[in-house]
Amino acid sequence: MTIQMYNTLRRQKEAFAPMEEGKVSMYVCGPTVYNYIHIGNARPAIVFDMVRRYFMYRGYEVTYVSNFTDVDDKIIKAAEETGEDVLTLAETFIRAYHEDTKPLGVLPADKHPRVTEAMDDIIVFIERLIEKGYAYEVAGDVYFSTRSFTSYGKLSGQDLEDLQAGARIDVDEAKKDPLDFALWKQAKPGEIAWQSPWGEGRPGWHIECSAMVQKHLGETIDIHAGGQDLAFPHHENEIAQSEALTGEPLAHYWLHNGYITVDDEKMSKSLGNFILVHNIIQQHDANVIRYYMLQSHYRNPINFNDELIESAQNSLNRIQTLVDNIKHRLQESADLGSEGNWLEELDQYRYAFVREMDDDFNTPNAFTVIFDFVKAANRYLDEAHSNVQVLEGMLELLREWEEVLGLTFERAEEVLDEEVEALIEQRIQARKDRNFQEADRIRDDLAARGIILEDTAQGTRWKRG
RNA sequence: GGCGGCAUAGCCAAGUGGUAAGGCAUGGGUCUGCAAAACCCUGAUUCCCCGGUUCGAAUCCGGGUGCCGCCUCCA
Repeated sequence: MTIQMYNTLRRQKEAFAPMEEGKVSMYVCGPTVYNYIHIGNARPAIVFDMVRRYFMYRGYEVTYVSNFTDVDDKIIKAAEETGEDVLTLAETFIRAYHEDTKPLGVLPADKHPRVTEAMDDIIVFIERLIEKGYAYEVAGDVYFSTRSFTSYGKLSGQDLEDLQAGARIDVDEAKKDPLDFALWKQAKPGEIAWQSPWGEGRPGWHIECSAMVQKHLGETIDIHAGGQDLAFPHHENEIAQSEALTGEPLAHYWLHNGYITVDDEKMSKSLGNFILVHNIIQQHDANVIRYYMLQSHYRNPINFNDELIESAQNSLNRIQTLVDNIKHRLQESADLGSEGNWLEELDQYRYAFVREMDDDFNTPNAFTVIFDFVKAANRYLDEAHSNVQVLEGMLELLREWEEVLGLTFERAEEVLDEEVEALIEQRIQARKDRNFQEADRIRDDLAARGIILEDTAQGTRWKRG
């Protein structure tokens, strides 16, 4: 069994073959840190985290690198507006990125390189491109000579001549060809700048990734990923820079996630519909947001609104309730049931999950397997007796899936205060006495405090409502 | 103009040649003192439209319609 994945480079699903047996190197383009991340930034963070976790689950040793663009026009502009220092502002939002993505279940990358920490590498990279004749300097700016890289456009299927025809004419630039793009930009007076052979300036956007991939992962990596919009021009330009320099492929597999719309519209400042993760996780459980994103295939476009999140919450509840119910059964019931075929069946669900995930990380189908399992497990719980080994096997499987998907199925253990505890005891007694009026009164009282009681064959249990 | 994507039940969403998964919501039933949870039953004669290929198509081919993204350092 091999993992199949859709490779943008060849527009088809391909069997994954790592460069080094059992190892995966992955680079995911990270955010430009000039604001809190929005849900559109969260999607690649979440889906490629899932990809990473799945490789780990399948026994691969993954080296996962995701950068922060911490100096760029947008940050400079934002800093001007707030009067803050560029690097301070960037630092603020790098910290915010970690705070916002942690509840979403996104594991920290093995390395989070920053542009400002790779300046020497970037400069050397550019120097070598100039030496090899792929780049040229014009009055303090350095451009990549797009036409000198003959396979330009191979990732996005763009033809140089078509691009030429559609290209906007940049009046004020000194580029030799409209398709050339900046590797190094001369600083305007007063702007943050680094010293280089071409004077004071800062790197263009694309070169940072080429330089940081090489610095942290080497000339060629297994997987390079990012949002669909990055395929052109960002990734195309990365390929041109890196492959022009090394003559080796930058990455064997290119993965791109689909876009998110909000209420069926693109997020944009003019529409005022930017949804920041920072805010949304105050309103909804971050776990639900992640579940929502994984409920659709990572390459498909998805829409975002409150109704959809609510529906996702209900779906996730079903899985979480199963975990509650299994745990309750383990606590309250004696071990009288039989194993039946269950231990074998657990492996079948485990295998079915893997089979779906192997197919281009098909999380929607993986959830189908999970829900099939939920139904079967609930049927088992409906039986009068249960077997401890089976119940524990079920929990173990659910925990595996939690780990792979980065979701939380197991609700946090909570301790009730003594008063509530006492009321529950009183109600249990009232029911024994068949004083249902009193029992219902207590139940309503607790419900008003957000404690929902459920009477089962194995006794009364409670949950937050 | 060039490149690419999407269109499947009220909603979400798989399936890409063999006769429509799964989830949410709805309605009915079982269980329950009543609930809750759970289970059972319930829904697309049909997959945007029109042609074609095929024994057979949501799936392939041709044409059309609608929506969206990129070509503007926006994931």
